[in-house]
Amino acid sequence: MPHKLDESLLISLPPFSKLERAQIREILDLAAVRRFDADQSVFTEGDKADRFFMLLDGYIRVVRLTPEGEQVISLHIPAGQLFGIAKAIGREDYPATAMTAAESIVLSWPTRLWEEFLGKYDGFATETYKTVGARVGEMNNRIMEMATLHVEQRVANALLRLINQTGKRIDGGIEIDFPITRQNISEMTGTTLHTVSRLLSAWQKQGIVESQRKRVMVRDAHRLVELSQAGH
Amino acid sequence: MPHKLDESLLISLPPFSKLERAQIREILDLAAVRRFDADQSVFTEGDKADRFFMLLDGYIRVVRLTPEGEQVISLHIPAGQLFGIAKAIGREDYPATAMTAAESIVLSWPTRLWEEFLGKYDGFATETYKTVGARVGEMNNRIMEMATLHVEQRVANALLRLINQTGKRIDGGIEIDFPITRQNISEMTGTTLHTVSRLLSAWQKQGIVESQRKRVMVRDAHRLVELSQAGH
DNA sequence: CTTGGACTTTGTGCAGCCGCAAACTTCACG
DNA sequence: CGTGAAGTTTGCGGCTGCACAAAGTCCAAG
Repeated sequence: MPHKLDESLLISLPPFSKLERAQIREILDLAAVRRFDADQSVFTEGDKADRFFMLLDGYIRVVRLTPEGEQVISLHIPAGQLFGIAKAIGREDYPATAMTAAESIVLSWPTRLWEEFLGKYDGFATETYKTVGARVGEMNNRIMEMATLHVEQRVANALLRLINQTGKRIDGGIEIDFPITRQNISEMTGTTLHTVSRLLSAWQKQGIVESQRKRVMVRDAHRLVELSQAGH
Repeated sequence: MPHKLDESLLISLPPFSKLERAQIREILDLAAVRRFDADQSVFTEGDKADRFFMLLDGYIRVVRLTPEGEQVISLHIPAGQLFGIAKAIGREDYPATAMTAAESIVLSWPTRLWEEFLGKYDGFATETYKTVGARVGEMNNRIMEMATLHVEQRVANALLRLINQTGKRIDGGIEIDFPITRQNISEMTGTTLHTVSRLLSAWQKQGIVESQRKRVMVRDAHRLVELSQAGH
């Protein structure tokens, strides 16, 4: 049994922000807490959706596998958001796999509580549907990007999205604060790790980014924005 | 004021299938009916979502516009489905534009009735969230496709999806039963109309498809399936 | 310190797809 | 029946991004 969790963990997060302390206490008492190392799977595509989740700390990568075994990263989820909410889109199973991108702390509740939360807690329904809406929007943007932009622009966009979502300011720029490989970036942009490697090398020479193994830092976000829009 | 609509129009459609005749009467009496010619916009991206819709007959194309003015088709909606249900994903405005792909008949209700329908009509909530889930699934598949498949495979897939959704058996094969241009297909697959034209020509020579202006018919769906999967 | 595995870099050649352009066909409309 | 607009076909050249391959670098574990 884990330690008792403090109410302040949830009170500032949108799906719970309108609730009383006592209600948050109830919710926390029903939650299971679990810590994951990086690169563990939280749930797997096709599994029966028997729980839903809240990411307290860390990062989640939502991935799908093609029939040929290639991975496609469809989404990154930052701390403070619900995920695995299959019930919100009328599904009985998880439509994708959730992996931790870094060490993470995850709360979860049995799915049977979903309806209860929706009915009982003010603002929970609205906020979770907003989350769904935001994700739909992101997916839509991904589709547009892949349909109309070139590889270089897509990679630039992916980096910009990552530093917006999860960027950490450091001395000479902004760093993506979880481990990310060229392979990962290629899975986000629908290209090969080779091409990503070449692009990052080229950008590094121009002083736009700086990267080591599993680390990427953006020195000149402005230039990157230009690259991401450049008329083909 | 339009004619009175018959209850049988809705009774077999999922979101309403669990309702009494009298309830369907209520719903119909609140609805506005409208006929659209092909290629009319029903609502536009960014507009305040003041109504939600049910497509009684015809086809809807959901499109988005890039900053450069290129269109991307993100979804086709067949008759019998709700659309423009921004509220279901917590949005106040429409995230995309809906165009008619063929002559269509559309019911609509003011958005303020959305909450009422959800609460009052059994099964309405569940079914609409399933619709959302199905659309999310489709979008996800699109992303996977664009990330991993080649143009030829994507076009094959797009045709297969179209004949599955909207195929009409005719003498020597299955025909897409609304007008569709190479341009449209290119907007669905993220390529150019030239490439689509070339592919269709090649397939026509092999007897896989047959197409005229704004019409496509698939003669040999099996071969198309092979093409859509062929390990590059 | 050594070894193996994971990750990254770089090079080379090829082809798939796009851009551009021009001609052709079909259809709607007057 | 003529005219124009919309949709389609086709050719050609070029470049981007992929496949394949090999070697280099970093890191963890023994």
